[in-house]
Amino acid sequence: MIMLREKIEKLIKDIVKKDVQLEHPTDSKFGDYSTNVAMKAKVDPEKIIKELKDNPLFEKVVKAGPGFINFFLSQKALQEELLEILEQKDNYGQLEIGNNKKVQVEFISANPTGPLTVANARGGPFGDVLANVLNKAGFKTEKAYYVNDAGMQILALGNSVLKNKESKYQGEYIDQLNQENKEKDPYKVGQWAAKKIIKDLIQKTTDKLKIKYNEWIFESDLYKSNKVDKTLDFLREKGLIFEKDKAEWFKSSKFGDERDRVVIKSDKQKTYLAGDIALHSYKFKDKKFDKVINICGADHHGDIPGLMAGVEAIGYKDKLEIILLQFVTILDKGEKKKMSKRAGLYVTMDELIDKVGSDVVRFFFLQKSHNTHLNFDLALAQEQSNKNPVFYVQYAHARICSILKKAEDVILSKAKDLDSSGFALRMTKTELNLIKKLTKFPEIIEDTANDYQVQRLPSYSLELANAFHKFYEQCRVLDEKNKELKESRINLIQATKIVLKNTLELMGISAPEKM
RNA sequence: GCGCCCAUAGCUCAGUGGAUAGAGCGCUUCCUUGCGGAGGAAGAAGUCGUAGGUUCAAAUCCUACUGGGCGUACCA
Repeated sequence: MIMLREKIEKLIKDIVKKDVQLEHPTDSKFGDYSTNVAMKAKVDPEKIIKELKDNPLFEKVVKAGPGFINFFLSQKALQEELLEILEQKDNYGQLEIGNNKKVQVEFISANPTGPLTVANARGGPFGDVLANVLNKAGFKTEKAYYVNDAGMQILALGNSVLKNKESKYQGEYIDQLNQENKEKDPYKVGQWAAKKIIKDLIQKTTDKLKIKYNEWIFESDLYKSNKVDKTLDFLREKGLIFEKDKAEWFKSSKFGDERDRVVIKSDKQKTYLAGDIALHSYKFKDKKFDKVINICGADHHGDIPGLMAGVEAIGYKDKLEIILLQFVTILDKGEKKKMSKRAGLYVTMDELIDKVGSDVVRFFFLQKSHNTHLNFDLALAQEQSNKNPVFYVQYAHARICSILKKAEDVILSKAKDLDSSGFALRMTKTELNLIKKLTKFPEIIEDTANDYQVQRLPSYSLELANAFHKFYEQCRVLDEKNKELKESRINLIQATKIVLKNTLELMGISAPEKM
């Protein structure tokens, strides 16, 4: 489908012979779309206006301010778009900009050494929704969790479960594992414990968050299948591995890294980076992803140059993108504190979900940009969850369902029998505003697929719900005296329901018919 | 020391080159005899951390500074 914005951009592009970016003016008196392209392309705005002012898409096209052209959409154009929504239903907003390219989004991937906290699970809602949006934009998307069940932290976990001198982690789950454990070798204990933690703690939490991963990739499997050795051999053949101080180094400085990195330590143990390059070889060579997006905590940013160099060395330059999520700080009685498992200062994701529900958690986290340092106050989150904006959005959906239920006796016009004459009535400003919000949906998909600013979705859902609540207040739908008006408005709220539900589904938030 | 991120309303956060800077919560006032009031309308509240610079135009880009977070391993 071609969205409204794209149609207008093309019209202008044909005139100025230059790419055009339309924007929504902050004030509606400046129209529905505006552009400063006339100034940028040094084209007389009058020329553009003259060619477009009679186009049926517009009610008027006017010159304004310092080089702006403002476009006011016609009622007809909006009604045509409304028909599009009613015809396409859940498919509305499905774009093809991804060209079916295979994309993997990897997120959370917290170490299997303990429960997910509100800090390390921050990537859950973010990654899940980003993948959903990319899918809607026409990519073939998969979601993955990489489990680091190899290496030193597994040994530390084993020692913790055994409660020996090398113990590092503690908590009820460690006590529990200690009770169940029968092994003695710390590393084996750690591997066993990691599997248990993934299954009994982490997967339980991601399930509660309604995240469905396509794949859980275990680091230990990369070792078992010799993927790590094969990847290192590949690098060795390319002359990118050298020995120094009894360790083996990857020549990452050749690819823009500030220094080289160890891949095999002097004790012959492989480092995290060795596994990580093998992981990406698996992603690109074996699974043939065209693009991989990793979402990880900001504390990992020091590892990026090494990994990027590795990905380039195995032949997949520029195919990996990394999004860093900034840290979550806990607000405890107004005081900022760093989350710390040792100090017992952390809030588990499970605890939060149990207190406020998955819908609230997802909305709350989605609203924040990935590079915002998030201040989190559990007490406040609980207190405010009853007033959480997510209910405002869900309430709009429930209200529509309620009206539609009451209207069941009305013979609804089938979308396919309609043309825009089905809405030939003169619509009120409130109704037109609602349609304008609806037509913004595909734009949200496109923009978010391009810049990954996922917080656009909750913010859009609020705008849309607000436009509907205003409409509800001012326009009675079930008007018994005016059958045409009633039908027109029923169609309008059906379209609203479609887009609201679509938006909520992308966010992984339920769209209740009753509340 | 060097590198990355951040600083916007009382609080939590959007806005990242355009027109009078927005939302939710909190605060003040009004709207229920009409499809769900978990709603609607109106209002108070901001030197966009500070100082320079670029630009017709800066919260947004550049530089310096201040304050905070993170990183800088043969840990992951």
